[in-house]
Amino acid sequence: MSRSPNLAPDDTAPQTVKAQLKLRQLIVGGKLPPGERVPELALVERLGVSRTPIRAALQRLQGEGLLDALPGGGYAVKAFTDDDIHDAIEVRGTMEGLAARRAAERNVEPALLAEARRCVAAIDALLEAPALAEGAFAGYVNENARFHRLLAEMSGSPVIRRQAALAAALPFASPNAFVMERATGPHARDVLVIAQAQHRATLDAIEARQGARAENLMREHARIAHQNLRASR
Amino acid sequence: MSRSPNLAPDDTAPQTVKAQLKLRQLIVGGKLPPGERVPELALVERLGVSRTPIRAALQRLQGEGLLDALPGGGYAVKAFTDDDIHDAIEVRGTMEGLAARRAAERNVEPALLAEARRCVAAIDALLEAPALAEGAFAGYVNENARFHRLLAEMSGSPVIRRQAALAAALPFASPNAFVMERATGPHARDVLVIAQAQHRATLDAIEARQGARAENLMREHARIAHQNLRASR
DNA sequence: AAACTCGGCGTTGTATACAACTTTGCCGCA
DNA sequence: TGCGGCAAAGTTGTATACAACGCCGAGTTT
Repeated sequence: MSRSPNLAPDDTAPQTVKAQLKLRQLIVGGKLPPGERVPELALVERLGVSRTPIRAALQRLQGEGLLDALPGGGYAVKAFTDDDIHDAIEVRGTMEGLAARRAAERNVEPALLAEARRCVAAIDALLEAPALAEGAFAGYVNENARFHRLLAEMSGSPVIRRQAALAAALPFASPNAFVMERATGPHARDVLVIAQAQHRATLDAIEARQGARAENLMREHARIAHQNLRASR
Repeated sequence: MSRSPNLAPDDTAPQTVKAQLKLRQLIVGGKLPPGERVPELALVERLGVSRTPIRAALQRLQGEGLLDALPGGGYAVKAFTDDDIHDAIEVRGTMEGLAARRAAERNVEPALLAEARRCVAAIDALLEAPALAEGAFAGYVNENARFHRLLAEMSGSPVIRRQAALAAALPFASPNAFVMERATGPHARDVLVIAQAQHRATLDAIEARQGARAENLMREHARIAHQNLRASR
């Protein structure tokens, strides 16, 4: 990880990318009140780029589901209820379940499977200590993201991969949603232990060609985020 | 149906909408060879609008999955294999299955359920004759689209509705994909009879709060499109 | 007082000029 | 002959000017 594209937009990056990243930060950071219209000119001031890349960013973020198109033109920040967040997590679990089933039903490239095993082993190492070491959560977040990426890859289908990525695009629906909120607390490690058990079981199911089992495991795996959501409210 | 937005772009419609509709027609009509780059200037000539609305249309169609973003900028027409089409149908079935399950697990508004029943009754009427009347297929396509729209509505979740719409955006993954191709032939009516049985059974399952049954029915229902795909190749 | 009209303002839609980048093909050189 | 680099063409990225649309309020009329 040489740089963190989500937090520090590269100065040499195209304006449209900078605008998209900064605008997304404004939205998820709660700077722009949900439900409210976002005038392009206001963003010209705040983001320091012209309207053209801003319009592109607005359109892309609508595609991600963070903005609603208004009837008379323009966009508004989408307002999400807890039910919406719950459903978005369910949708992601459903898509990842499909990916897992398809992986189980086909011949996954041994190299891919091996990399997933290494990913799981890396998480094992992080969870070795009874009390989590400094930065262990950050490490988990990285490896967890890698696992979910590899799973989509193992489905062998670009179409499924794309749809799964779409379902995980909403920040609070992503595999790492609410993980950091639970970094502290007495049962912080236990949650990760449970998730890791599901990771391993899913790989086992895929290797054993147990499609339904792999699917249901990933569906249930996503529901950990439901618990984290409840715990964080 | 006062007008048909897909075929005849309204002259008063904004340029960006016209561009989007015409460009989509060019792509699905096979005018633009798959895999090939689509230069904006070429579209300025063919569509008669300036680059700005064309860029908006390109971006939207990428969001629909019809275009791929090229590394150096610009877009290329996406090339779909038969496997891709198969998977896109599977993805739609999965999302509609989720919608059906959620509908079964909640209290669907009686008015919605009644409308769905009327929709099924309308299809019954169309299938009454042993040999399909003129335009019966067109009628089926309309009512079928309505049924699937109502199902997404019955899920009660805007998030699920949106994701289901996304999954059905690809023309060959839509609920009506390949239906028209099978309008003729000896077993044309039988296919619709089978689909209609699944429509009815799904509503039964939703009313009886049988979530898993409703889910599996809609998954299987989508797979009719697999058969139609095979039959049309 | 209610309703209607019209003007002004804020906002988005569209076109276009210019800048930056990417690719390509050619030429010179080792 | 092969390779490196440079120039030029083609393409997209960006900014901005102008047009069109919609909304809201002031003023007028009935």
